[in-house]
Amino acid sequence: MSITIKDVAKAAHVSVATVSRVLNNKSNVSEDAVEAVNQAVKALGYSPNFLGRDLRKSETRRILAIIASTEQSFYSEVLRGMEEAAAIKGYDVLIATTRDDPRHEMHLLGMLFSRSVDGAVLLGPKLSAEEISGLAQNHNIAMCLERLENCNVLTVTIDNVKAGYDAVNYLIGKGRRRIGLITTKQRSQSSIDREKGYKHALEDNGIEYDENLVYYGSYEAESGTKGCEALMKIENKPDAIFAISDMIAIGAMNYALSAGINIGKDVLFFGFDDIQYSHIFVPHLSTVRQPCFMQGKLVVEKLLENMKSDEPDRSLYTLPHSLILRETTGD
Amino acid sequence: MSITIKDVAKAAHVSVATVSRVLNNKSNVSEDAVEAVNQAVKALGYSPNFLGRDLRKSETRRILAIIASTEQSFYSEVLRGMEEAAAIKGYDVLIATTRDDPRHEMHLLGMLFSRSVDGAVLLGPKLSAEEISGLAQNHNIAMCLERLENCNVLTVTIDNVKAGYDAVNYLIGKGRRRIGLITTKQRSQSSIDREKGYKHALEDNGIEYDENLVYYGSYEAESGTKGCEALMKIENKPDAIFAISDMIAIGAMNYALSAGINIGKDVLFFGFDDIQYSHIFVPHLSTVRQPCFMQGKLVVEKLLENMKSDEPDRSLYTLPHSLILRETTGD
DNA sequence: CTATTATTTGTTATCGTTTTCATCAGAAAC
DNA sequence: GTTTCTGATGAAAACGATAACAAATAATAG
Repeated sequence: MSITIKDVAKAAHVSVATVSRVLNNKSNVSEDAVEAVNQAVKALGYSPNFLGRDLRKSETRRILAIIASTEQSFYSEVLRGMEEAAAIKGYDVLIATTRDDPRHEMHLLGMLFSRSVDGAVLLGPKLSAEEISGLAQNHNIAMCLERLENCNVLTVTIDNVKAGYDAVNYLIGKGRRRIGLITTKQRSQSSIDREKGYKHALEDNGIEYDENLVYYGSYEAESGTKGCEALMKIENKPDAIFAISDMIAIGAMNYALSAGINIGKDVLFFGFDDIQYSHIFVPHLSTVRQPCFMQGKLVVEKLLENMKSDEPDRSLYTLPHSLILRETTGD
Repeated sequence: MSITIKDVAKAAHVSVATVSRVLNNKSNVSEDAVEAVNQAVKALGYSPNFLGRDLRKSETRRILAIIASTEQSFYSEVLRGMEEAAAIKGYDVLIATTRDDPRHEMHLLGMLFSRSVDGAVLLGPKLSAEEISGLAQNHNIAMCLERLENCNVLTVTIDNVKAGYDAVNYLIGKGRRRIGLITTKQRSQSSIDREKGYKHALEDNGIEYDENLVYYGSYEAESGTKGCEALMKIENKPDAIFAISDMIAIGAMNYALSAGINIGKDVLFFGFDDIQYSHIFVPHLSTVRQPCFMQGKLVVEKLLENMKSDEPDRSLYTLPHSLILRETTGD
């Protein structure tokens, strides 16, 4: 049916071994043979069947990035970092989406178990810490952007507690005492950590925690809008709002704008992620930026190292974040 | 090293053939055997090596979606459609990014040539029509969202000429005669087609085309801002602006807002794509919505059909778009 | 009770590569 | 002129699964 290495061998009047050698540019092969094989390859339009190759070598030089969906444009930079690190070592990065379904996430990990890829990076996993811990014992798995409590897996992320702390602390430094928090009901570790940072910052500044100032919604912008409305209708209104994502913050600001609130003066806003829109949307949003590219790059570097080693590194790497100050904090 | 079907066979006291049969739940196998094999599989933690299986079956049941980058959140729905259609037939969808580099796009297509995937869908290819046409002769390739002139490939897209026409025609229906166009220097077929629609609409309504009303920029929002500024500074200002993407439109509106222009009254705005932000950003943007999910679904359905058939369908399928009317056109 | 069919099994070839090993020619060494 | 080394080659054995075929057993028919 389709052209195989045998056909090339026949056409070039050499053995399949020689063809293989030429294709993998090994040293021990004569000029003539190289010439003949290359000619035959071109003439026949041959391209090697990687299933055969990969089976024999038992490696695919591919790694799989598992994400919830491509919707969060925010993953884009992380993936670029992953691709860069991979390319340097001659690996490709494939992406697959879980659609927020842990069973489908497991199905995708099947590509790893069945050796269709050499390693996998989970960006915001839906599986439990136990499950992932277990799987990571025997397979090349890493996590990025999200850490999981009690999960013995190579992880690259930022310190979300500190990031939340820094953002809220900055608002306090601006003289604010009534700081609202808009977060999500669905608990990812990062949202938990950011909330923790929020509380610590209040504590360290002698501000009492007020549960009325916390709104639990979803990741949608609309949820931010609702959250802001709710917070603005309580007795002792907030004078600043920290949202655990830019999307939520932008939604929140939409309410504020429609309610005639002077953003950056009456109420300060702080977001998280520094998505593209956060510097397009007016007023420009102050936010926490995480080193997306670097996280992606590092996690793949470490993962590839692990694949060579028989003493896999299961550490947690924490990269530094930074505060981006714009109009919504009056900067 | 790792556990193979032989180990399972030994543990279950059956032959490898029986194990294979159980794994693929074939009919001709006894209860006892099924039981024994399943037990052995669980006990050993076996998972089959798909490289072996795929090699033998010469199919992977995977298709590759090749996109420029995951940045355009806009692809997300298309991919969901692709995944749905694929899942129905027992296929997985993998995603890979070209980083706008035609050579890398070719490298990724290598996964198809080397039989690591069974088919590929190009979403906004960087390769030329000739190249793709050639490759599509011998391989399962399809295109989605973008068509290519003189390209003999299965394609699913919308009628971008008509879409541009409809948008501009709507603006004209609102009494506008000076309609600006903000498009891109880098010519994708869709942008060419949308511009063509713009011109046809003017023509059909007896409005003379004025090249001063057309701004050529990039896909960035900032480019829209610049474009709007430029258009607003010409002698005979536009009373409406059609941008070939929502991102550009939002950028353009940013200028209009800062210049104190009354959007939806002084100047109408029309975008394209209906990205998530277009109904978050205030004022809400009127835009052209394309059936992303359906396009993704259809292209995979047709591609999978082609894979079975030896008379591949290389048609161009055009799905209907719709106008979403919001505040920026005074609706 | 034998003949026939149906069901369940195992043996073995096969998918397309890479790689080990043996061979063989030619060059270098003595 | 024999021996030793080198470099280039091919034959054949992997890699881990499936499938074609054959064989064995169980079930049914006569």
